[in-house]
Amino acid sequence: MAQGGLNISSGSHRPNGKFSKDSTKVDSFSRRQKILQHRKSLPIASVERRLIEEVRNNDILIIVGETGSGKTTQLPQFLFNAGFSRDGTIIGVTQPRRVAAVTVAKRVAEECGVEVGQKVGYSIRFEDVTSSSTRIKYMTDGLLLREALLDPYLSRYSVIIVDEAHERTVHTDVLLGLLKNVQIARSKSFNYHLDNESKKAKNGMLVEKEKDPQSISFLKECQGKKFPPLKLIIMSASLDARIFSEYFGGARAVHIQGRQFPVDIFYTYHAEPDYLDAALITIFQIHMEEGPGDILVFLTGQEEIESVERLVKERLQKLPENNRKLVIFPIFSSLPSEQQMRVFAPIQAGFRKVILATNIAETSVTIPGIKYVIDPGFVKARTYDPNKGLESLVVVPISKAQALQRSGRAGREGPGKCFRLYPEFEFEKLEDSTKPEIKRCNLSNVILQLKAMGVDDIIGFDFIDKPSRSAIVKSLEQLYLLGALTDECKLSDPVGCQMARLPLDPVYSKALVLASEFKCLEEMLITVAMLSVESIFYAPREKLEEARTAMKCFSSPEGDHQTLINVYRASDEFLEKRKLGLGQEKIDKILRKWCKENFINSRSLRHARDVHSQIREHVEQMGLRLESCGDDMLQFRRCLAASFFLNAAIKQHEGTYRAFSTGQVVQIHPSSVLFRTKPDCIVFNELVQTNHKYVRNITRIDYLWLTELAPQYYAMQS
DNA sequence: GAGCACTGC
Repeated sequence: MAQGGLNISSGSHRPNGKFSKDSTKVDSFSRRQKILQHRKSLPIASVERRLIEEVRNNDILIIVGETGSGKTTQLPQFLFNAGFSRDGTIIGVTQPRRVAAVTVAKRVAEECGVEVGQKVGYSIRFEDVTSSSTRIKYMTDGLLLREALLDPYLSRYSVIIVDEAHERTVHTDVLLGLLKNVQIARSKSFNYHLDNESKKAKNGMLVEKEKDPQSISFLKECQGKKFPPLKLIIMSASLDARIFSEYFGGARAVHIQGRQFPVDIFYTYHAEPDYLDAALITIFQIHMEEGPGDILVFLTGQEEIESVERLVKERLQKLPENNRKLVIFPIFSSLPSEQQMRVFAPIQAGFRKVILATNIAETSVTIPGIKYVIDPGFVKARTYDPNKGLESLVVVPISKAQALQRSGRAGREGPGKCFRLYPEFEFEKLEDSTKPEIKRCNLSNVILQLKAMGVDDIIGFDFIDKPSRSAIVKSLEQLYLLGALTDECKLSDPVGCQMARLPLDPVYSKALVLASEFKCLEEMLITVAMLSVESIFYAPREKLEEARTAMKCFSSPEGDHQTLINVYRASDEFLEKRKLGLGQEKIDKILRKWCKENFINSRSLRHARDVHSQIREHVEQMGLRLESCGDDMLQFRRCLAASFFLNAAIKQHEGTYRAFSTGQVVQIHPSSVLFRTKPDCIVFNELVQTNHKYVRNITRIDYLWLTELAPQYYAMQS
């Protein structure tokens, strides 16, 4: 867990007092001493030499590092000191999450006694803190994938460390497949040159003998260029090293001890019919009977969290005054960050925190002070049905690995206890690990990226876990219908190439390409930026009415797309009037205030603005015309219809809709501005199954536009 | 009448 890096810093706490010049010096000296001491005390420190030897002797190494081993912060420094980044090459370390990349890089820069961005830097979307002198670079795995589009051999890197590989995000899985190929190609290019200098005749053999078609395509380009071999290190926190080792042809795996306090696990005797009630009882049992220490409860979503919060508060009122020293903190991703941060603030002495969390607290956020974990054993997970294009959010049992991860949250600072609200035999029945994301998501983007990197045979691509054939075929079909692929299933030029360059869902990339023809690129740019982020509107339960009124100011009778544009433009207008002469921090501050007044999630809007400026640069570079359709909303809606024709639906009796492409019966999501209007024909962006099949982000269109604008699809249908 | 978690040159 990269949070090893996060937690390390809590060990060397710096008092917030004032220092005179001298004491600052002393402080920084003693701080450096402390860092050194800390580094030496990490479990990984004692095996530095051995690890370096292993890396020298093996081009691929699997490292199983338990929580708290220090692998994420220390190994790159060991490699640097051992000379692995000679000749200006870089040691790259990938992380699945932005926060981890940033915090670990900052920590390592401090340990090295340098400014972050110099020898040690990080690069994440929207934020590149590296320079020509950067030798240890932390980054998100998705970002390295994007880099591979420009530099398929990742030629600047001498070592790439893939951290948290056990999480098996789509990005990690695709990256592993790619790195496997890059490594083969680079070592061959190297050997090719060696061979070439002695015996020139040999080079043809290498190509012919190679079985892996991807490597052949890489190798072809590789000829004439010489790359030093690439060292690959896969780091995983779980014990499934076997999977990675087998994938990399029996690669060597080493194990590094962690430093984690023991956590006692308790199970219930019987299955609990109502886990919320069981959680409630357990909270109070711990509160009344156990020693000091905060409680972390894993729940599946906002609704559960809010209802447990209410129940705890009610029950608390029935307790005697001196037993009421319990403070509740909800935390989930869509909660505004100010409210998320509350969980970290110290509370009055003698009080106990109860943190009600979604699985945001499993890996993304590390909350200090947790001694007790309550784990009902469920998670709300997204699954994807490629045939129906249907996403579902369903509550499912967690995996053993997840249960382990959750209980580990109690042992960060001292011995802890974990209460699993199910019997032990139920635990035994759980899956070992969570299904890799690549087996349960829409593959269109992955395929587009691979095609752009010259991987044409997707079904034959060497994934660590192959997605189902039907999922691949379905996505290929979608890309073909969007015009990104030719009849021969190759990336089309220019449309497919343009789409691959944009860091967006392929459907949104296509919408931009079309919008430049429809002369409404300005509007579409705002739309796809807003659609690419989490929900823009924020409606807390207690202020639902106010939030609704606020939303009305922006809402458009045409639909949600125009509504999102209205929000974006309103925020822009508000800023334009005030931002003159203000620094970025002040601008952020007044924008947050505006968001709060208008019940807008400021994190989402901020994100959308970042996406907007990034994509604008891309489309300008691509030479697309950034025009506005002005008041001609008809033009814009026609463009939406042309772009999202695969997601069109027509009204049936009783206000339900039938999706053209799959025939599914769907309903308009209650958050849509068209929820009450129920127009005859719509296009939508998302189809999600919760209690019903809901479509979200909707615009009303004319049915006839579909046959006119997407005849390749609708001529056959009608 | 309702939103798990991440992420992108």
